[in-house]
Amino acid sequence: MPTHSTRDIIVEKADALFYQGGFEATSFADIAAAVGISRGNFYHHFKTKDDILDAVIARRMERTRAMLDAWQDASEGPRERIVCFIRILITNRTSIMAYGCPVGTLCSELAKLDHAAQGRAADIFGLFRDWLTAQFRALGAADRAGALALHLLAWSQGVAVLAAALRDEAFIHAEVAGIEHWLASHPDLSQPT
Amino acid sequence: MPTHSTRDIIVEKADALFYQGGFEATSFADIAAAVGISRGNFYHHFKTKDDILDAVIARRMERTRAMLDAWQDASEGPRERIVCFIRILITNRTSIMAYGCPVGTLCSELAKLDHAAQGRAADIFGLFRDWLTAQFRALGAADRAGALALHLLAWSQGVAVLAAALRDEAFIHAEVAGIEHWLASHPDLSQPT
DNA sequence: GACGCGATAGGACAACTGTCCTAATCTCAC
DNA sequence: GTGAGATTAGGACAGTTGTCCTATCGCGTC
Repeated sequence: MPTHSTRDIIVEKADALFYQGGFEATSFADIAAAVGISRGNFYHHFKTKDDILDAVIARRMERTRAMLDAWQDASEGPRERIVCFIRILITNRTSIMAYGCPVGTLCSELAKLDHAAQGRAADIFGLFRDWLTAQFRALGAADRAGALALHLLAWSQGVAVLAAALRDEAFIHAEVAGIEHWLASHPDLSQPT
Repeated sequence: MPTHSTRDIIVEKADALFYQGGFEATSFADIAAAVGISRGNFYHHFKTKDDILDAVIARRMERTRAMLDAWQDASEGPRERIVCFIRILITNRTSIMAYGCPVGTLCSELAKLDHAAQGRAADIFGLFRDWLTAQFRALGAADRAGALALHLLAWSQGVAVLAAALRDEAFIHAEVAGIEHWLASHPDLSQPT
């Protein structure tokens, strides 16, 4: 029972390198060095670099789904669940200040490259949007739930972009406090049951 | 009296290509083809690719400053000036949906490349932040002006990231309406003089 | 022990990268 | 018209890229 196959390790390392260095700037050689295998050996696991990207996106999809499911089970109410989402800005603040949001920066890069996988990358945003929409709906937002979900998603993305550009940790904390205040005092939302 | 020197044209074309395709993915050959000069001729105008990037950032700085000055002169009050800033999301919505925000995406890419120019790129955000801070201070925000400026900047960045990822024009219009409503009804701000 | 097959290493390959050199051309003052 | 200096084209250069081939290795099955 292997804990991790070579293929899994490649995807794991590629995921981190794509995040920290970007997809285009990360070469086969970089990934091979990180995994500890020879460059030519890649062809046995992935035919093209785009195949690795697809696997990385699929991995991120899975992990995002798992994270959302965990929040769904661990928190009592929708408001607490949304706070879980907001708090990833705090939890991951160090890497966010260094590399931005993994989803947002990947989508931005793939858009510029006009890459075929940009739709699949954007689907990760779709997971968050749908999950947040369900939470806002549970809070009584009704037909405004989708717009509120997108708004919160955009807010967190903006915080990530600016925190990375300005390397400002205090700004992250201030904005997270602002988001939580907005969530607690939003007039459109009834109190949780 | 040459309207544009060859150097200026290089910087202008490089600016557009860096925006649309990213800095790393844009090669000397791409810029040369866009300008219509030979590849080897670059060395006479710019010693390295980083020099072109520096010139592009300087150009964006200049143009940003000029844009902010124009808003400063054209609008009567600080509230109207802030609306000018918000409206660039509408004006540039087509390119934003295709390539994101020029400043945000460049900063994100340079951060991943660990590029020496990332601080200079972030200084463009500094121009917006300082200008917006002055406007909020004129609105009576006092010591909260800086935080409000950063918040508005982050908000617009988030809208740009998500609009590009989801290719959603209606989302841009909805969020811009939300920003304008926030600006008009923010409790911390007194009415304009 | 012999076989088969997946996994691996090493390298070939053309294309492209940023950089740099050199020779030719252009422009304009004298 | 001549010479000087700026501008240009073309290509050399070593290094890297993604891709692909082939020979070898490791290991479980007969």
